[in-house]
Amino acid sequence: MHRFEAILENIRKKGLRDSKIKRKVIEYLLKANKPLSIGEIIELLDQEEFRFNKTSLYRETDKLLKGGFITEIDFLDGKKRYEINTGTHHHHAICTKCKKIVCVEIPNNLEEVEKKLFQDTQFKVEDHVLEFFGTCKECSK
Amino acid sequence: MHRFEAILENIRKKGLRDSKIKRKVIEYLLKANKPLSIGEIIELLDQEEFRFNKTSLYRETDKLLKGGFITEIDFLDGKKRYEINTGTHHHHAICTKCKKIVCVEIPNNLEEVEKKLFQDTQFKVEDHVLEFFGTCKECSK
DNA sequence: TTATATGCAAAGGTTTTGCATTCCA
DNA sequence: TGGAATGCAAAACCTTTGCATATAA
Repeated sequence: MHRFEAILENIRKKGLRDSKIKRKVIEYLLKANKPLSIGEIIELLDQEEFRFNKTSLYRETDKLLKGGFITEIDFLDGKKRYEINTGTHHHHAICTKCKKIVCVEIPNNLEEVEKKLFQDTQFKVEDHVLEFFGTCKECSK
Repeated sequence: MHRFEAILENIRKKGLRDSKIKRKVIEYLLKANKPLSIGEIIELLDQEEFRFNKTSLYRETDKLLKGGFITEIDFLDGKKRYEINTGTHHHHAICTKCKKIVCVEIPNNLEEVEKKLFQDTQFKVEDHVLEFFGTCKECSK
């Protein structure tokens, strides 16, 4: 699993300490392959009888976020979710029935809209959030 | 102010009761012309010495939402915001410095992306969230 | 007079803060 | 040794639930 090792190395390179919690968070996010909330990470830790304090988890996760190793996503349900920062900007389709998450790559990445917005209002877009909600194949039946 | 009256009439027509809280929420949202959170509405009520219970406010606002009179927006800061449902689908540009909000109309409304998503994965999009974050004209200086 | 609106108290859920302790570089 | 990691308790914050009372249609 060299992807894991590569991330750890980058964490060290960036001057962050390589801690147990950081390792676990990275491990779970890599394995899950979908955004996880802190609550979900705690459940996974529980299953392994790996009990960490919630506070520490929040803090270490925040360091990973600030360091750019993970990204934060909001699916409008009051929880923040995190995923490995792959560098590729992408979006998600969330099934409102089974909560399954599909990654969506968008070829036309709203550049035109953002350019027009700047021309009209001088608003300089630095980031955007785009998530789709609907029904997945299985739940449509 | 016939826009206010028109909404009230629709509320009654739809079988919802015309309550004090509903009136205030509608009034504030019309006046603010930007999405307001429950907390912000409470502040406005306070300024008028118009003290309502938080719970009632949440409940009445929810009825307005379910009835389609207002819409809910999430700016990823842990609070839900509401605005009058104009029927026109639009998005927002939020200045991360001064928190000002600009409405953004998007001509190409992602139909192509959603169609492709359905072709690829059979995921049927029912709704999407698209918000822009960045720096407004004034804060760019 | 019946359903709805409103109030009050309490709790739920996620996240944050402060302080003490442990551990690693 | 010093700064970071971790734990614990508590609080902050937004939101919801349950039950009682008042009010409007």
